[in-house]
Amino acid sequence: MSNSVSSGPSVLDAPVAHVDLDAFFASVEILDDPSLLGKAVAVGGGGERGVVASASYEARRYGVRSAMPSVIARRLCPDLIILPGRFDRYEEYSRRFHAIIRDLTPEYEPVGLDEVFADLRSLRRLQVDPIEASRELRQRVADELSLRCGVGIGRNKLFAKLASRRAKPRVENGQLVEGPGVLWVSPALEAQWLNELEVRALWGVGPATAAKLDQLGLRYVRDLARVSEADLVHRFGTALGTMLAAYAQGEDPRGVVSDRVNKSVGHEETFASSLSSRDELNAVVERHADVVARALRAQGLVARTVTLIVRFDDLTSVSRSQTLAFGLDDEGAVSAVAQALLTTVTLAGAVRLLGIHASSLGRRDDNQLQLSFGFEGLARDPRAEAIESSRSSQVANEALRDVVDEIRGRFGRHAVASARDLGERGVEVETQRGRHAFGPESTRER
DNA sequence: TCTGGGGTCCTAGGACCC
DNA sequence: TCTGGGGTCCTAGGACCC
Repeated sequence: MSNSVSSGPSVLDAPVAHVDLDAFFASVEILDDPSLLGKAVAVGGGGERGVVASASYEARRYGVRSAMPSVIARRLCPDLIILPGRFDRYEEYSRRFHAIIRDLTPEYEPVGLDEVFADLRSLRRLQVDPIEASRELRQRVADELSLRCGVGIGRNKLFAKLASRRAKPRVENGQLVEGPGVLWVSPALEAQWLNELEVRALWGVGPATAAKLDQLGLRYVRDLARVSEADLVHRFGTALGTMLAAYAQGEDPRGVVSDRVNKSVGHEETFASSLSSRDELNAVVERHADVVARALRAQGLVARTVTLIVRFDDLTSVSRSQTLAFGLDDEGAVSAVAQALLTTVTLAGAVRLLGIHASSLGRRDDNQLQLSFGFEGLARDPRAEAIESSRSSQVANEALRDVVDEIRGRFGRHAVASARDLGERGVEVETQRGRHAFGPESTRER
């Protein structure tokens, strides 16, 4: 270990921190309902096909883990309380968490709702000790959110992430063991971890890649170091191969990216019991299109690509997608495209999941709803018809949707049952976008 | 033990343009 | 007549993250 300020790496030079909230969803539920305190609590799907998204430490003592099927979790812990999850609430906590991080540095990258990578280089310029700053951060999270978190500090994302995991409490022989809370990966620790770690611990190595590596006799990170980068690239492709080669040397070229923007919006549902009829599936498409379109509008976005995902009982999935020349944020438009895509899927078996995703996102203000031409020759093609149908729906409903969204935003989602109902008597509403009158004969007047 | 729902990124092939 | 190579976009599928 270095004992001179100038002679070696010190925590003052560590450029990356990873901050990870403990048992986030479950902790929020316990905060909102103190009667749950000290009990085995999980958030996730409670049904036959549900999985655990988050588990309290009390539940973890029984072996309950994230991503575990709820059926198994209940078997391990019969008293387990499984809650469905309130994501609006978690997002609220997440925003407050991010606000605290922002006081440390504006250069941070969220990973899901409960984790961030933070770029610490601005601290170095201010001669702030990252360990001290991290302790203060944990204190603020505890004081202001009543939540706990672990902080890992390292030379790059790889080590920062590995360290935050070890900074947190863990279950050992059914007992909860406290972690240090903040952990810096010194050069000595780096060397030790690279020697001891299994490849499965690396970011980007999941079950499939781990199994493939295992077949090659590569179970530990130190084994990877014996293989050439060219060999890894040949076997795992350019992206993964070069990453694995870098990780084996303790290198991680990924930087902290603080300005990520959403690239897709989607909604999917696994059914309690699988569906077989196209009518039922079309009804689900309409419901999902509603959710996706509303999410797009809430963010002021339109999507040029609509993707339909169908998963069958044997867990095989197929997807169909369609990219349009113009963007959509109308439920009727999204639904028309998705239903046309569904007609191209052969229903070989019962369907356990149906999803709709919207991508190729752009700002709504930039959307060009071009005039329709050139599709006449394809009029018998259901997908071409759907494009036309979605375009008219998009155009016709633009103003109407604004009104419905505004009413729902003000008075709740159930204030308006359906956009169609508005047309029966006729209404006139003042919105931020101007005054709109809707009569029984027209869908849009200005 | 049998696998959710929100996402991101990668790969490979084909179409199309220059 | 048979043929290039690079770039971009789209589609389908898969792996991975929390």
